[in-house]
Amino acid sequence: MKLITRDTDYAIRALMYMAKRPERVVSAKELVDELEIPRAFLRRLLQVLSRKKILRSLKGKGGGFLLNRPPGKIGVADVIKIFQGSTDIIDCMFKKALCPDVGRCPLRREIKKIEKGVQRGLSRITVSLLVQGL
Amino acid sequence: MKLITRDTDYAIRALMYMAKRPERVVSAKELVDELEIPRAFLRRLLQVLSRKKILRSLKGKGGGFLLNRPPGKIGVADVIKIFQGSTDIIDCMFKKALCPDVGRCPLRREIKKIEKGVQRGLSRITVSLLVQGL
DNA sequence: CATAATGATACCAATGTAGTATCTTTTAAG
DNA sequence: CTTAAAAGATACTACATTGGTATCATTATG
Repeated sequence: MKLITRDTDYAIRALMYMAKRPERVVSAKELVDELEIPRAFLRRLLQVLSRKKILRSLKGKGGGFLLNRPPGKIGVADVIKIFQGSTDIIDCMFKKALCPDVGRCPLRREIKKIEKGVQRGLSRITVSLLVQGL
Repeated sequence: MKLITRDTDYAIRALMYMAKRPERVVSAKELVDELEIPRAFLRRLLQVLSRKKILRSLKGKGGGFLLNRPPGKIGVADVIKIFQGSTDIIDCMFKKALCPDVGRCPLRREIKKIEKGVQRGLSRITVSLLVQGL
């Protein structure tokens, strides 16, 4: 079971790095050097973050990336959703006769409770919390 | 993110079925018919549960499976561990320079808290809880 | 105009998930 | 004592996801 994938993990570290240097344009190259993430991989992640408006990008020489919102408004959950689709933890696998009403599937009911806890936990983690311990 | 896979889900449903019929020998065929799980798939799951001592098996005509412990002592976490390896939610992906001390990796620290919550939640779910709402 | 940057895409390999198929061994019942 | 119904063992396939690479086009700065 994997709460966060490597995409998410790398992306968050890149965001943390940028959060520590506000207003500075940070290039992919700098991030690759500092964070030791494979170049091509990180480039793709940055492009995605940029398309999703987490980052702003500046093309051309001297270009790079900037956080597009304050780090306190960038949640780990946002990043997970971008790279992993959702923060849900379960889908019902019995569509038909056995589960006429998902609300009454006892296994699903219990797991939904756990899912709520996970989502509550995730919602508290922002990039600024990670960099400042705030 | 998938808290439980189909193996686990199917296996738990089979265990629930058996828990409702204590002391009765239940054959794979009966489970296939009642639970509408693909035959070959369920057969493999039952064999694994049997090897792992969750079930007892009786070979030969009239044979089948029985719970090997009271359903209150069979946890969903046990089944997850069997089919998915562990109930952990994260591994650190930065082994080297960046994480000299995992205890100080802020992302990991936060996620560990969430993991604890998940594991606490899972530890409360047993097969008997699922069948009786007990 | 050269160069350093991002944007867009397409691709590949390894792994995990879901499911199938086949043959062997055991045992109860006729 | 034979047969048939069961489990045991094991090998295989198809597909999706994950982790990662490579290439070419576009844009901006000096």
